[in-house]
Amino acid sequence: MRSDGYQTSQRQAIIICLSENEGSTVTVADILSFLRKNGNKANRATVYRNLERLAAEGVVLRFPTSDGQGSCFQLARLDGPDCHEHLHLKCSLCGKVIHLDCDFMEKLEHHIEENHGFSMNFGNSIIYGVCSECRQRASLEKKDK
Amino acid sequence: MRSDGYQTSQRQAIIICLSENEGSTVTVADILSFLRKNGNKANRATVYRNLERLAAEGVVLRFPTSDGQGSCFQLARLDGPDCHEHLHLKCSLCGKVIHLDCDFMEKLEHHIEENHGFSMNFGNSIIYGVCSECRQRASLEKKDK
DNA sequence: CTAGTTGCAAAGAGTTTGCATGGCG
DNA sequence: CGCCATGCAAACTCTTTGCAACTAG
Repeated sequence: MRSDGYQTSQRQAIIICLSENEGSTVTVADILSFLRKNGNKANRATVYRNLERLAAEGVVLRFPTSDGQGSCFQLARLDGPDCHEHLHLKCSLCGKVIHLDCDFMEKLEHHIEENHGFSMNFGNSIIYGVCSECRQRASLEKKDK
Repeated sequence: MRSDGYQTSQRQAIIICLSENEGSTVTVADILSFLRKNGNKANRATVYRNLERLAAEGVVLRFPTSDGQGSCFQLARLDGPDCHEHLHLKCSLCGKVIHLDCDFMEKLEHHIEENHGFSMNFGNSIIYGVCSECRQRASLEKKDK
């Protein structure tokens, strides 16, 4: 196993925040407000440094936010399919992340390698869109008007 | 047809810059240095405002940069497959953009709709990775060491 | 003990905004 | 000549960095 460095309270709190948001991504601002709520007032720089380290270790995934002006983070799965080997879809409305870890994924990867000569980097690529729940909700709200 | 607003020299110069880089994406910094080289010293804010307008009109695509800390832009194709209806792959090394506008794309979109209940937003999603040329070059350079 | 980690403050990149001026149509 | 676009400067957001103080192992 790799050495994960010192075990500080700040680092633990950041990982707890990520764990409690497994299904979606969090921003640095999200983490900071979570920490403040829970009594651990880690410094902004500390959060950035830990996230950078965790991302380098492959423990967390780092994606661009949908507006392209910042990053959001998510704990990589520990069990089951490796998050570095499939694409992720994120709903722009509710924030939910869908792991594209089905058989089709292999076909996609293979197709893109063979026909387009391109090897994808899954760890930092994310596709934005809208999930079915939000689409339904959006169309209902439209009707309400 | 939609009204594209006034035809200013700044706007034209920005579009020329985008045209000359059809195969890849450019950042605001790229555009500014292009403009300076070509004698048109448009203001930073003007470039941002024009790009925002062009993106809203669907004339340009806006993607996050690979480090997730800024945006890069590309002219949407005028002929052939609509760029808002397929995915884009971008090589992190050479910057080349590959349009995923083959039959497989429809299968992908259909699969994701049916099996994952998700409708993708192609206009602002991009997958980073490495193209075959750069991969070969990288492995050659490794050998040289 | 001592090397890795944190906090603080300042700096740096990228982007937006308000307002007066300028120029397209 | 009216309205939209531009330039300028300031403000804002997100992120990084240098350095002294702290602390896990």
